[in-house]
Amino acid sequence: MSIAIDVVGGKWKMHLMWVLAEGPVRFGQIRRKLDGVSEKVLAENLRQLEASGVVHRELYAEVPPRVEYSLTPLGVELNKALAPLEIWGDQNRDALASRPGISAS
Amino acid sequence: MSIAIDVVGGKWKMHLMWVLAEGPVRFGQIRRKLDGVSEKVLAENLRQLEASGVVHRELYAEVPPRVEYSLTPLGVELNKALAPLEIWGDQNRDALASRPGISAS
DNA sequence: CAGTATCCAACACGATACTG
DNA sequence: CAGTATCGTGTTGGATACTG
Repeated sequence: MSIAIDVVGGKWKMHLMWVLAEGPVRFGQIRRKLDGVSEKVLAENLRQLEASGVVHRELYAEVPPRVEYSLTPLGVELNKALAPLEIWGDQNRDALASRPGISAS
Repeated sequence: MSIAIDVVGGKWKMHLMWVLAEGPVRFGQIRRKLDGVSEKVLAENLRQLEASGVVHRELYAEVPPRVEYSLTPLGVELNKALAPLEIWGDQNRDALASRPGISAS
């Protein structure tokens, strides 16, 4: 049943889904939005989301190279399903932030 | 924003939330419902959910010892927020199961 | 029954350097 | 710009044995 956790599990993928929800984004833009993520980890996570079918990667054969990431229709649906979780977290931010292992970022 | 992932992240916690949703459950019952989980990992995950305030642990001072786990009000709310994710996973089970790193269990 | 204790393997993450 | 390669580390999860 927790297929969704396989897709958006880990430290960054859920963040990533929200960044991508705003429209096509370039690699560098994502890096700047997700403060603290390394290039390696970002690339890995994007590849996994792509492999799961929720993210689309569009490569433009230009110089300098440009790559744009966006949500697939499946990704858009996933995002809608993620919204209540986001709201729950926000509403209980204060209660949760004091708990061990939870970062209020 | 992804506070919720801190709470239900990992391989088992989301499964656990669904098992607990059905009412008070004993440790052994949970083990049998979650096929393949070790005692150590189950205990760890339950402790973490308890520390996050979504699970309540009730110890009955009997012989043999009995412990019942249930959802707190916060846990019930979390479960509601989890439902759309569950539905999304079910609806796309077939498409996702063929993807690398996703188990269709 | 409901856990702990111990040990180990796999993986995710992070830092840095390098490349088409 | 958008990555890959390499290395090192910490955390998670799994197997097994033992305890109040």
